[in-house]
Amino acid sequence: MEQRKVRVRFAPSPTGPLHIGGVRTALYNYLFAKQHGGDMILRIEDTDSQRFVPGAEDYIISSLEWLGVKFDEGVNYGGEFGPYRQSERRDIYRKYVNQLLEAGKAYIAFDTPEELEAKRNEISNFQYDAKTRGTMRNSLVMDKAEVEKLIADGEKYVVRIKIEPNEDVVVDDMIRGKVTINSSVLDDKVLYKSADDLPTYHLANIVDDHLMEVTHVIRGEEWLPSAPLHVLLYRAFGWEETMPRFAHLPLLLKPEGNGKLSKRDGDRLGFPVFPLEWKDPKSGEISSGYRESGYLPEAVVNFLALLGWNPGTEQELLSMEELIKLFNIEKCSKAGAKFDYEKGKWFNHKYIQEKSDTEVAEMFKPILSDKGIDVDAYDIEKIVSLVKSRINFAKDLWQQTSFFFEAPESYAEKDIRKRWKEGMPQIITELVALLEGEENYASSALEEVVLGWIAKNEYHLGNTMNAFRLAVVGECRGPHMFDITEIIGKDETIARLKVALEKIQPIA
RNA sequence: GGUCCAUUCGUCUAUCGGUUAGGACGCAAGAUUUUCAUUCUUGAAAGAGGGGUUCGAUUCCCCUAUGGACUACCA
Repeated sequence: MEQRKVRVRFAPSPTGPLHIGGVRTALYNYLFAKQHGGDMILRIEDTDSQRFVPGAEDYIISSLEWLGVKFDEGVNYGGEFGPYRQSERRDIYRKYVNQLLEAGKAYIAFDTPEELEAKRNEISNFQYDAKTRGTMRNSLVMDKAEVEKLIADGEKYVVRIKIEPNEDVVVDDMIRGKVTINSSVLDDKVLYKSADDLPTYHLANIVDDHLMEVTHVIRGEEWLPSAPLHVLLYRAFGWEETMPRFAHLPLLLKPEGNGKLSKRDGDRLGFPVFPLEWKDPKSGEISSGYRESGYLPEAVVNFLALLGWNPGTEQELLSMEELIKLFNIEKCSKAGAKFDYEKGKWFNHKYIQEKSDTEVAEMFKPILSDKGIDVDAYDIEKIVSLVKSRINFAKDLWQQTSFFFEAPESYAEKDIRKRWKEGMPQIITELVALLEGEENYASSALEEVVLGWIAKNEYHLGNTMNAFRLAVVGECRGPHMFDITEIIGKDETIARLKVALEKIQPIA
């Protein structure tokens, strides 16, 4: 068989915001396509008119753009194989449904949902298949005229695939190897429903992948059980020669306990499961997103890429370019991966460190403005540079820097107990006098003066400096003390010391 | 219930029959630091159980257990 150009597709249905597991599927498709110089297609599978959610399609597109997962063609991106929205491909599907019907590979069934439901109640483990279809209302048991009359009368029907029993169907999966399933356990799945003149996922999927010349189907493990049906469908159409290769990805699991990661877990455990914030158009309910929570897209990509795959080396920090180069679909793990949010935070920490002070300052400015702080009155870059190493997210910045902008309102009891002992107010009073006499508040200059004063008087360095810090910051934490005083300046430093002298009562 | 898939430290994982079973997150301790972080060092921490195959199994096979997915006129 000649070597075809690699073409993969990401095919979500617009039934809500894109789940983080879906994001990973899209990412793996992208990595695979790019490393083979192939195309990445966005196809919208909106064959379920009942579950369509307005805005979901745009959400999916913006999410993946934010993350840097790029499409070469598809909805919103153009291309030669459109339309890329399945609801716009009705004519195409009808044609192929008829082809199957004419070839005797499928049949028409009139059973109503109620009749089916009754059958399921009556017979445990009821399955619509070779054994039972003779007892149902379909074109296999009715004569042609009757079928035609019912259709002409507008009776709703579906088209089902006619699965031949007792045949071992083999799916050759790139991750799992050969998976064999006997066709007898498969049921005659509905391929098309006349009620909305739309195919179901199975039919649309195969027709589109074939027509769009998709070479590799990379999707979640939840599709593995229906993969044999898909193989059978390729055969029924006579397309087996160009059937895509399959790869079923392990699922993303709940961080604690068991089961598939769901929207609820995010709410419950306090982390996002969606890339972007999402507001449900019906309920108005808001679900948090990685972007709004302060994640950098490259951190999310890196984190997700390593959930179910790794390069086999000890390198964990990988750019998109490196991922494209190193990714190997056959080395994906087979078992589901529990979602470790803590490690996600660490990735973000790492990527924040790689950002320049200017970039981090830009992330911080809106937060400061929201608090009514005039960002132009401060050297935000300088402040950011002092605390960058201790944050995971831009939003942590305020907690780390508030004392640059506002005097402390209270003092940490633990630090008072440890550092504001008897005699300390007297020393701080002397410090105030010393500082009032100084004009040069440049960090190293003032440091020399104060340290010299401490040495000369033989004061305890740690205790004195920490009392100083307690008075200025409100607790014993933060960057280099004299970097702080340089930024807040002489007047503010002295004012804070005086307030502290009044307010702090030594704890016995 | 049925079918399929899976199972290495708490978590993500490396190992393609022979290793002191490696790394990372998290955790703990220590060093550095005037504080908090960062950084560095160290430590605790794993092959689900049982049978085989083999000179030798985490690795191959079988059984059991456990977990997961699927079982719609949803994707």
